[in-house]
Order: sequence, then structure tokens, then C-alpha cells
Amino acid sequence: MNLLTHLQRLFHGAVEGIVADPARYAAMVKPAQDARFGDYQANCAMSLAKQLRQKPRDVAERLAASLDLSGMLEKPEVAGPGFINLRLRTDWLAAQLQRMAAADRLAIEPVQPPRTYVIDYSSPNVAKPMHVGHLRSTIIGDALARLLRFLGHKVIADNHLGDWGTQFGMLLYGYKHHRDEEALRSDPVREMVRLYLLVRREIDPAEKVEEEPGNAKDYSEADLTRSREALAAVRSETAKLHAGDEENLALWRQFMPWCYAEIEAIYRRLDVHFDHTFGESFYQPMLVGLVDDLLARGIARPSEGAIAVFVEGEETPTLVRYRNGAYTYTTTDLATIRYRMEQWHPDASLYVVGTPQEMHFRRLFGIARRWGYDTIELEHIKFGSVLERLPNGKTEMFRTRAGRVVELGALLDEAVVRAAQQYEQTRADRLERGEEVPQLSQQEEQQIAEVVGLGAVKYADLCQNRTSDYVFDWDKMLAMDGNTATYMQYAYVRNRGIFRRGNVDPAALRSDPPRPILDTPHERALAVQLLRFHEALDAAVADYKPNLITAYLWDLSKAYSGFFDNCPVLKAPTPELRQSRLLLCDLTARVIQRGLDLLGIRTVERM
RNA sequence: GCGCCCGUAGCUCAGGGGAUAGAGCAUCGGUUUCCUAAACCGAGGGUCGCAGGUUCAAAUCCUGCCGGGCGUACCA
Repeated sequence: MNLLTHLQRLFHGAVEGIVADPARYAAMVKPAQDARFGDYQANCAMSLAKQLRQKPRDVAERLAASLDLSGMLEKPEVAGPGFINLRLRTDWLAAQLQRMAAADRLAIEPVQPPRTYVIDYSSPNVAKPMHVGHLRSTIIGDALARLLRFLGHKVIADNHLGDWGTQFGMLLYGYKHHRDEEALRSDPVREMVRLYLLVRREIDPAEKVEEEPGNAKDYSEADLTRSREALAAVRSETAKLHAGDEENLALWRQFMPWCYAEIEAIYRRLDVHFDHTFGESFYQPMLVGLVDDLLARGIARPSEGAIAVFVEGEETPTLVRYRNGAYTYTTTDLATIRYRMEQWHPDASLYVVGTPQEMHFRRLFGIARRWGYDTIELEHIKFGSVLERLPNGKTEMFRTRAGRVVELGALLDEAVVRAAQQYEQTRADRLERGEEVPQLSQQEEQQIAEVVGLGAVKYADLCQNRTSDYVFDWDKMLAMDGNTATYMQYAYVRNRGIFRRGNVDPAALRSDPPRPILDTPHERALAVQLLRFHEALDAAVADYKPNLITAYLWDLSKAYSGFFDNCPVLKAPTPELRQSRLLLCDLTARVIQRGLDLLGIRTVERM
């Protein structure tokens, strides 16, 4: 049960007879911002009083008195200028926890009716190595997919690979001029990466000068000439591929699996999965007819040799075909929308793509609606850029210039190495203090390092507000103290340790849960926090913001720490209290594990 | 030029109409006869970029300004 929406419903009922727009006032029920004010607070009396031309405190008193407490709430208190402070009844909390313990899925019922979501995430360019910038789309998209599925929706995860662009022209050119036959035989995947980076460096000067002619001063005449020739050759290879050139097409078919293998290894490691990986190439056959259709319906029209969609008030049009006959990514995206609608009839389609593409999606969605897809929820789940700190102290977006990006594989390796080192350090510190240290096999240690290291990387990204940019920083990305996955994983481990030490089987607590006793503030606070899990998930999905889950887990872990430090479990004063506390522990473990799982982060039993 | 986003503690960032603005890191101090100290408790530190406005109530909404970023017809 989502406590907040439940309370809002109660207030909706209380306000219904008084005003015309009860929902507005019901929405003013919020979690209390200070524990002294109770668990929740209703802030509607003040504005209600204004409208009714009455005293705020009088309105609050009357509202409080008329509220259906439904066995859930203590008598509300009116405070300050007219806040209504709500406190959940302890016996009600206990009953809910008991229910939660016995229920599958922590008493979170699947939504009715479920919706069908297409989520488009990760979507890397296949020919180039993935770098930190790709992490966000991949991880945020995966988390949203997991969350929506858990809540009961149907999710189709589609990885819209960039498998048809200039980067393949680069590979074709690189293959034809620089290939190393031996390397190609022994490790084609690495050879693809090498060729990409090589050509990248080769054409970089020419591209930079095209962007900004002033950059020409950075290069010698000869270098620039060579670079321009290479760039022209790359473009010609791309054009030949797109025109159906047999040789290039055959090479493309050969390269694709090699390139994808590189990416797939990272997905496997990150435990990220897709239902489909239709790349851009998949949609190419549909583009001619699509543009004809846009022309026929008067949505697009020829302009300066290209075919463009104009929108009143917009300075520039959106091109769906370039003068040279090539189709644009808008065209491919439109084909994708049509294909998805015909195949899956989704209620919503989410695009987890960086903020810089905001305008593209605004225009794309506008055209799609004019084209007839006007009932589906099309949503750009935008996220901020990963920035790099320059030597002069300023920050700027990572450019895909050779050598300047942090490759994702290297980041993940580093994370795991650091986790292993951290573990060694911690173990040594514990031994020095004369503490017990879990005896772990080499293999187990490696497994822990993997889970902790990758968890750190994912959590560092997910706990930020999606829309903020952030400056990449190894230490921050791999941090393992404070509000991090490691903290959560450790809370889980300590929790499981109790069951191991006490030789208690949690299954018994679930099949026949005792009624918890919530007499201390620590136990009560933990109970409330546990019951707010559903609320946190709903909030996260409402804004498509995974950081609301991490914020919740952090609060939960803090509540658990307070409980852990103050309430002995195995040595509880009475058997009843022991059982009650074991139940709280088990629920906490389940919520942490589930919460992390929804973020794509794993747990271990010992560390 | 136009459009969108951002400016909150030393640093990194939450919060995006409600009570005394929060966290992590860093700094300083404390905690282990007790279930894993990768933990816990405490302290210092902020005119929420500036100026107006709306509101019973503004870090939050509106306008202007300053500073920064991104995007803006043939890369995706």
C-alpha cells in the first residue's frame, strides 16, 4: 500500500463537500519534514481558509475532526498557522508490517491496469568503444525497465543501436587502408576498436576545422590536407554502404557481430538486458515509403533540394531527407515509432537520451503526432552530460576525441580493483582491532569485489538527479563510503549476519510472521520507513527518476542503523521482542535487496 | 540572435510553494565486555547568483539582470 496516496484519498473525502477541486487540496498532504511533526502533514488548511474566508486554524481543526481516521491515524494535531500533523497508529503500523512480511513482493500489488512501455535506452554507436557517457542511458534505462516491470507493467526494452552511420564508414576505410590481417584473425573485436580509434585520430583535424575554421591554426597544412582526404574517403565509404554497394555491405555484415561483441560483454557484466536490438539499419528499407507518405500528407515538403518539415514559429525546419538523398535520424526515428506501434501497441514510449537532444525529440514527437500517433505518451527521459575537468579548471562535455574519454570497460575494471583493495584494507584494519573477519575463498572475494565495484559505479550515477550534469571524477565514481551502494550492501550483509549468527531461518518469519512490537523510537521509525517503500517506487516512476529510490534506500539504511545500534536482536530482553526484531531485520533486508535490484545492483551475503 | 537548462555549505550534490534549508565528502571531537567499525554519535560551516513581483507562506512560481552550459538546415 502506498501510504501517501492513501492519506491523500482520506483528505480528498474530507474536502469533497467543501470545495470544487478537492484533488488540489488532497495533494497538499506530504511526508512530514520533521519527525516532531508526526509522519505526514496536511498543508491544505491555510489555502482553504483563504478561499473560504475563515481562520486557517479553525478550518484545520474542523478538517481534522471530520477526517476518516480509518484505524490508521492517531487523532490529528493542528500546529503553527494551520498545519495538520498526522501520526500513524502504532498498532496499525504493526499490522501492516505483519502483512508485508507474509506477502510476496513486499505487499506491492501489481498496478491495475498495467500499461505497455517501450523503453529505448543505451543505444550506442556500435563501431566505437563505449565510454562513460554511455553509462547513464544504459543504467537509467535499465533501472526504469526493472522498476516498471516490478510495478506490474509490460516493458519492451529496445536497444536502438547506431549501426548504420559514419562510424561504419570509418571502419570500412580503416579496414581497407590499415587492417592488420594477423590481429583480425586472432582478435577481430580488438582490431575493430583499434581501427576505429586510428581513423578517429586521422579525421579529427578535418572535422574540428569544419566545425570551427579557426582551429586550422592548430595543424600543419600537410596534416590537414591528409586529414581532409581521409574524411572525404570515410564519407564516400559511408555513402557507398548506404547506396547498397555489395562489397561494403558484405564487410558491414562481417563487422557487426565483432563490434557488438565488444558492447555485449559490457552489458553482460552490467547485468543489463534487452528484449530487442533493432538498430538503425533495420529501418532503412522503410524510409523511402515513409518520406513519400509524409509528402503525400502534406506534412513534409521539398526545400532547397532537401525534404523538410516546417513548423510555424520554428526558426529552422526538420529535415527528413538531405539534398544528397540520405535519410536523417529523424526519419529513422519516425520509422521506429511506426514499427513499434504496429508491433507492440505501447501506451508509452520512453527515450533515455541525453539533454542535448531535447530539440530533436520535441520535433520528432511533434511530427509523430501530426502523422497520426497522437495518443501514445512519447517521453524524452533526458539526462545531464558527463563532463570532464580540464587542466585550466573549467569543465566541458566529453568529446569523442581519441584518448580523451574514459572507456567504460576500463572504468568497470578499475572499480572492481578498487573494491578488492578496499576489502583488503578493511580486513587488515579489522584484524588489527582484534575483530573477527569472515573467512572467504579467493573466488568469493573476487565475486564481492565485482558486486561492490560495479554497484558503486551504478549507484554513483543513479543517485544523482537525472537531469543534472556531473563532472566525471574517478574517486567519486568509485566511492564506497557515505551514500553509496557499498553502504547499502554492507547494511544488508550485517543484517544477514544476524540470521547466520542466530541460526534463524527467515522463511519462518515470512510464513507465520509475529506481530511486531514498536515501542522504541528506533523500531517505530524503521517500521514507518519500511512501509514507505511503495510510496518511493511510485514517486520514482512518476518522474522517471531513479534517484528517488536511492534517496529512499539511504533513509531506510539510516533508520536501520539507528535500530541496529540501539536494539539488540539476538540478545533482545524477551523472546517476543527477539521475534519482532528479527521480523524488522528480515523486512529491511528484503526491501534493501529489492530496492537495489530495481537499480540493477546486486547484493552479497558476506563481505 | 533565438530556444532550453543550470547557479544552494570549502568540494560534490539533494530539495523545486509551507514550520528552524538538507546529505555525502573534507575538517574537528567522541563511540567497541553487545548481532560485521566498509558502522555510529556530535561540532563548526549557507544573505539558496542579484534585483523586483505574485502569495497568508518563495530556495521553490513570474519578470528583468549577471554568470555558465547545451542546442540551433544536410553527423547521429
